[in-house]
Amino acid sequence: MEDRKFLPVPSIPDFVKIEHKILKFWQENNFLKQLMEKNKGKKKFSFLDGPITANNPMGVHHAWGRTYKDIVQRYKAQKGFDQRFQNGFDCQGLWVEVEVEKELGFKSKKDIEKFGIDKFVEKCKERVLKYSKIQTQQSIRLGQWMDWENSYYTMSDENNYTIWYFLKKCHENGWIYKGEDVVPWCPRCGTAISQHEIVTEGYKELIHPGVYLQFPIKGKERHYLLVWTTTPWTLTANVACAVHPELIYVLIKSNERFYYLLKERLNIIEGRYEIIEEIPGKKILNWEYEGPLSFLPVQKEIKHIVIPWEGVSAEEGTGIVHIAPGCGHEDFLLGKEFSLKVICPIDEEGVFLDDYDVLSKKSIKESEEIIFELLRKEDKLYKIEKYSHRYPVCWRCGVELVFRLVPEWYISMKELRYKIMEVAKQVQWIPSFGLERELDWLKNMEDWLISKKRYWGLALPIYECECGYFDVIGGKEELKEKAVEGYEKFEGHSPHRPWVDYVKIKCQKCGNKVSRIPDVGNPWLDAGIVPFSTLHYLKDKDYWKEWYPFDFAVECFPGQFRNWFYAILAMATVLENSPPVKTIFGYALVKDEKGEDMHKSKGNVIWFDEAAEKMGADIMRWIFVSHNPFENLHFGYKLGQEARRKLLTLWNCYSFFITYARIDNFDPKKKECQIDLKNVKNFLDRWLLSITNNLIKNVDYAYNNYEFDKIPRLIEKYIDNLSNWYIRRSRRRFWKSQIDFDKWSAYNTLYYALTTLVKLIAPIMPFLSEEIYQNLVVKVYENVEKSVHLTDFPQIQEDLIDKDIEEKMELCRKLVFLGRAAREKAKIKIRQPLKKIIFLNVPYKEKLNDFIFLIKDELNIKEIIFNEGKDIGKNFVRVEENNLVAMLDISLDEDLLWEGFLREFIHRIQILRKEAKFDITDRIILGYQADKKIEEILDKNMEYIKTEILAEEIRKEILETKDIEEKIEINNHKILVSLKRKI
RNA sequence: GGGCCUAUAGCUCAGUGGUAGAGCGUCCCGCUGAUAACGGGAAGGUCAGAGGUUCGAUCCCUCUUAGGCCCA
Repeated sequence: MEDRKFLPVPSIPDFVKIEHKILKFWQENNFLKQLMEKNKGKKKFSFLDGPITANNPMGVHHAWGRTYKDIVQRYKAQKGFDQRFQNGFDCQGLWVEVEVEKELGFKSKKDIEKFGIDKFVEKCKERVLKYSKIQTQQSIRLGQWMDWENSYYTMSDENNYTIWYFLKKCHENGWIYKGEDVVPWCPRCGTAISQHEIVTEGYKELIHPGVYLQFPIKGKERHYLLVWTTTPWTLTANVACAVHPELIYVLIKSNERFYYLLKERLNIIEGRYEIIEEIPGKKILNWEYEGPLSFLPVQKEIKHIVIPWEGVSAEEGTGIVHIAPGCGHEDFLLGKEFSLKVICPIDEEGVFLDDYDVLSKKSIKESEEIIFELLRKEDKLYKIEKYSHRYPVCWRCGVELVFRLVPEWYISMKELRYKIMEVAKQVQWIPSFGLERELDWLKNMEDWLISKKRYWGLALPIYECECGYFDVIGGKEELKEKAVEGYEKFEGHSPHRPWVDYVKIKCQKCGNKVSRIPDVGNPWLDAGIVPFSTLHYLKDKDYWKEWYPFDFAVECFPGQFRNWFYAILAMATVLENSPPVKTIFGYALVKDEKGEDMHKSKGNVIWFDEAAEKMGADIMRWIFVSHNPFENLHFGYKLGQEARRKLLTLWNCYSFFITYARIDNFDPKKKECQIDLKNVKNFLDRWLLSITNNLIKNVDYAYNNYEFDKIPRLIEKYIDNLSNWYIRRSRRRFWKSQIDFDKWSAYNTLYYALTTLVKLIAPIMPFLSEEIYQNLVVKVYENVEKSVHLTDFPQIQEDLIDKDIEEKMELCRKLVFLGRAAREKAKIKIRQPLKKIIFLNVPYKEKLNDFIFLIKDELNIKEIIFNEGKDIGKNFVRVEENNLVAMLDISLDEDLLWEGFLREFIHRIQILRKEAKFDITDRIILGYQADKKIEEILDKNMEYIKTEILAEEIRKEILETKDIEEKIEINNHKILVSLKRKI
């Protein structure tokens, strides 16, 4: 018959090794399948996984989010909810393209076209598959349970076609349009960078020339406008200057010339000057001036004028702003307002077009010096300074962005934004300020730029005819129906470039053959559609209805308001006008231990794999969960050490239990060992049962309300109670040799506490809890769930909660605390017994009677007196806190001293046993040599000593064969002792 | 410039309209046959600053300052 005894437990666990063992165990048993099966058909909990970009190995910050995801689903599984456990990968977009370009050593879009779009797109797919595999392995290492085979990929046909359906809906509402706008543009990637994508890392502190220009005012000889710019190349497109109509400008005379500029900006003037007059900005409006680089063909016909703009800043420049509607977003809007000409001097690689004289074919950087020279020749340059400012760069490749006029496709937010706001309000945001942030974004965001002049992404199903008419195709079937050419070449391929572009349709208006526009889609379309595509919205609406709306989603807050959260809200608003998810939970960013960003270049990045192997996944998860999710996490190995120590305490409790349960053959399934917890009498046991059930209640509440960071605090407090009070005070109950009701009571109680605790922490620390559960439960019971993660959440037993006992125990611990402080003050160690201690002002003292033994034991004091007696002289040491007073009688007599001696002696022997590496159950023979007085004392207490040190025999001689020998000295008595293990 | 968040011990952070807390770190002392643990003590705080509400404010309100995130 199989041995069903608990396995022995090492006192120092190797958490990482345990985790690998458990991983293997899980893998061999496919528990997730069993779990899903177990809860199938029950009440549903619908979790929405925000897709991780499958482009690189996972970082520590991903692990943070995935920990929450795993915890929620594990907890809901314990609670019996039916779940899908679907993970998602984000696949399409510029980020993948940029990495593949790096792999292939490409520098520009031309390289890609030369290589072949089809091959390039295949490479992108390959990369995504490669990294989704790696991320899956890493997630498994983290302990995340997901239905990995069933992960969704945003590059799937279903995902793409569902977006087509969405876009068609938008089109039917008249929201899709082609617009011209001046947008941030990456000259390397050759594409617009949408507003959504200029994230924090999208800015760099850069030094540009701060160029001061003097533009001659027409009709006023030697009068100039002083104008400032940091982008000299845009001067080729200057058509106007703007002044703030309400601010005060001055006319000054300097070097026989007259300049206009903002009064507040006079400090930029070189040399001496004299103020001629002050003049409000509005008086300067509509003046005509001679623009820069006037020999350029594009500049020939321009009538340069001064226009008003409230956005003019008094903080920098001259207060007169150079306006080039083809080269700046605000400029473009002003251009529209004042019907200015739009000049767009550069191509998509940031190179000057033909027609720009000497500048043609020059890049923006190359053009700088040439332009300065030309300006000098024209006498329009005042001075050049260096100017340092934050300037947008391409968030993927780091190249400085330019602003460029391009035709792009948009979804109008004119009506939609208000609808989305209404939907956003129906979501529960955690933290609650999430809603305000989202609304703020929605209020301020511009129309959604959905097109990108790239290769790897959603093929925008927009077919624009030369006649100006355009159509949006809503799905594969519709495409097939409308195709007039090339469908057979496309068939069998995913709806990506270049294959989808073989298909041509007929223009509904003029009948011409129409191609798809070459653009691909904004990647947030891909991620935003998943509340629909992953539930087969188009194919199986019943299934979709079963799981929609989702109950919960969790992602990193910064960024996601304008990205994923925004996208899912927008798309759900269009398709269903309903919130896609009931609760959105956000967490902050991961920084290094010093609070600085982790950067490869700084060398302070902690990689997931390294952290997992060094500190262990459970400890990482514990750190993540303990942290307030709304504050940045300063992650590092120091935190790991702290967390490890907390868990070691738990491990020690577990290992204590196992050690003695093995010695006493405690078997929780045997009748003779069992005690109904309701019949437990011992106060320590009843107290532990009570706080255990309170813990169940509080932890359940916290999980249920997504207050994850509260849980580790509750658990840590509990473990401290368990270890430093319950077990410490109960030790002797486990040690004693006789087996009685009290002993079984202790075992049953501690067993209950431990098995409950592992279930409570199982969602957070899946490995450690599994390890302990396997030994505590699976090892002894045959018909139980084979994994802790298949078990139900512990049932609270209200009748085991006893407020009264908890209160009294708390008071009791306070008294012990005071007693210790008194001993400390008197400098008398615990091993020295003392006569009595008096406590004053103790509430409900009579009820404390049952606890006196605890205080006596813990403080090693013979008598405890409540609320009687006075401070009587110097034999007492007094300590008080919060009105509670302790008075410790420190007078010692012969008996007390010898009793203290005995305890010290036993303690020394115990240390020797430990040094000799005896097992705690080993019997020994003790031999010693000492003076007569000692012999007398030891003789008198022979039996007591024997029990304490597990000696079968005590001899008044040094043993001839011995395992250890030492001279010890206590209270000036020298003793030579030797120990021998009995075999 | 606008929105949101944060400010508590050397560090990391809890917390409360009624006498300021934990962990880590430092220094002293002690306990320990479950303990790579633990306990006690000490040092260390104008709870960012200024106003207001209140019998009473670290907490609620306003402003200021600093930091974070987002937007412009």
